[in-house]
Amino acid sequence: MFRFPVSLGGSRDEARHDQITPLDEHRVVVDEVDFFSEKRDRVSRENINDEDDEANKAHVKMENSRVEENDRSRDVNIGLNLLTANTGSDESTVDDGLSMDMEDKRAKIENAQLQEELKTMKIENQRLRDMLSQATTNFNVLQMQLVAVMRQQEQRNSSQDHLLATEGKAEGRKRQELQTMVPRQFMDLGPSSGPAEHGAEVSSEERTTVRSGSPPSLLESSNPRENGKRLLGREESSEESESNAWGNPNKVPKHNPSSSNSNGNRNGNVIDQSAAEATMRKARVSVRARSEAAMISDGCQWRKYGQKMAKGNPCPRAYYRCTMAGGCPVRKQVQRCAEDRSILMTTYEGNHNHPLPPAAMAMASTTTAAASMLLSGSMSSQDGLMNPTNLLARAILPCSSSMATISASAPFPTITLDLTNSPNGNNPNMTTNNPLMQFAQRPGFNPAVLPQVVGQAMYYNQQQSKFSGLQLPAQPLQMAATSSVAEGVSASSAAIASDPNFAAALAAAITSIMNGSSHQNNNTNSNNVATSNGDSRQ
DNA sequence: CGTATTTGACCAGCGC
DNA sequence: GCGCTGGTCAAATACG
Repeated sequence: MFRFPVSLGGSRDEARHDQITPLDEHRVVVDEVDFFSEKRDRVSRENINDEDDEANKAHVKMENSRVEENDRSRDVNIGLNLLTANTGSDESTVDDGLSMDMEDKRAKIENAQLQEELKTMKIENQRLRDMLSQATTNFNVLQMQLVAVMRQQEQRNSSQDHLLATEGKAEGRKRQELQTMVPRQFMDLGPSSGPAEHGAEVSSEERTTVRSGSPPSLLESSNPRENGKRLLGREESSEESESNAWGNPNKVPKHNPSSSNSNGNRNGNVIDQSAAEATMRKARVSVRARSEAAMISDGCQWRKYGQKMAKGNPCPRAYYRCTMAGGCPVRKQVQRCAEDRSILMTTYEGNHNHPLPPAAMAMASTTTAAASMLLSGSMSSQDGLMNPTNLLARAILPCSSSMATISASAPFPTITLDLTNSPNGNNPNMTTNNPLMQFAQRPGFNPAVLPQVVGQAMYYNQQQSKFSGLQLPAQPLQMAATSSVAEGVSASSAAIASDPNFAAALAAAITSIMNGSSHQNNNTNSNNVATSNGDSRQ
């Protein structure tokens, strides 16, 4: 379990060893963008040195051989075929020392070679994608194992608190409930999920009692707001039968039988799921990022369906609906910050009911996890968010209070990921001590990268959501905002994966989380997550 | 002409 | 009950 960083890198290396030599151990090659950047570099190098045609020829040949022999000892070769081809053609035109026949002949040969190389690269690209997903899966498994161990520890603590409760201390009893409830939220992976087997130790009756007895404010306060037939609308009424109906919690109980049956959950979880589902549905994930663009690119397609002037903000608020699939209930609001108009506030709500492109998935994992974290906190109480046993909370905690703000107040529980703060932020000590922030503060760091890091760190919860019987589609479901420069998520993932220290930074972040769990750091509780009771209506 | 955006109208919740 | 506000709809408009 604690070998996660090693395992992550190991799995990647293991998957690549058939084609990559150990020399690349310190290089992160999985990312496609990284590949392009290297290619660009090499192209410019070649342009500079293209005086020697023979040398260039040899270079092309060598690259081909690298592809065929999978020899990466000199460079990372992932698919710069087109650029390489361009380079080759440029060389041919530049070189005036050869006859036209020779040039044509050579060009044809090179063309054929490059086409073959292109094929190879495509295959290799696909393979790298598979490896990336495999690494993610391994990460999820490891993190679930971590949660399992943490939960065991928490149950020990819970039993101690339970003794206090039996002594008639109502306060201790309440704390016991919170501590059993919060980790359970993460461990409720369903009956067949191995690491979650510990969840069976808690009776389903207790679970139902705890969850149904959770503060109704989050659920009931939002229900009346969203019971309108309009919210669901004609186009969304059909989707509610197959997935989550956006904004109609009143119909949640109707989903439960199918959801519990389809997921094989016991009857005792019905109320759990309805509550969790309703809360999840209403949970909002807000991302603050600096951007001059009207809307940040997050890999999904959006259609603007409304614009309103919000009170207290001279900037209009735009309403977008996901158009990647008909009836997708996901919507987002985009608004500039009144105080600093360079800051773009993007709020996501709902779950996608369709597969997402890889770029969107990367960001979706972030908001899904954040929403799940919110869900776990809302299922307990405001205090639950501060509970050190909340792994997801601590997954965000390392980002410092300046980056993660949770508002569990009615009508919608909202978590805000603030990507706007610089190293000169409110908590310089904290941020600089945080490996995640250290990574975020690296020169050239793209703010869009951060949610991906966090998203990966919390990705397991997305799996948990699927396992726990929430009516979530088989694909990662939520959206997220990115970047101050409105770059695509693919660019973000490229940037982060191209960083040789990415694995180390991620490992450090996870290690930080794990250490925090074992030390029960109270400071992080008070410092890193800021809860607010402010009006979430903007 | 199909699609996306704009924008005024409408509705529901909430506070006074 | 009334007004304010947030959120959505849908006709009008713009755009490719």
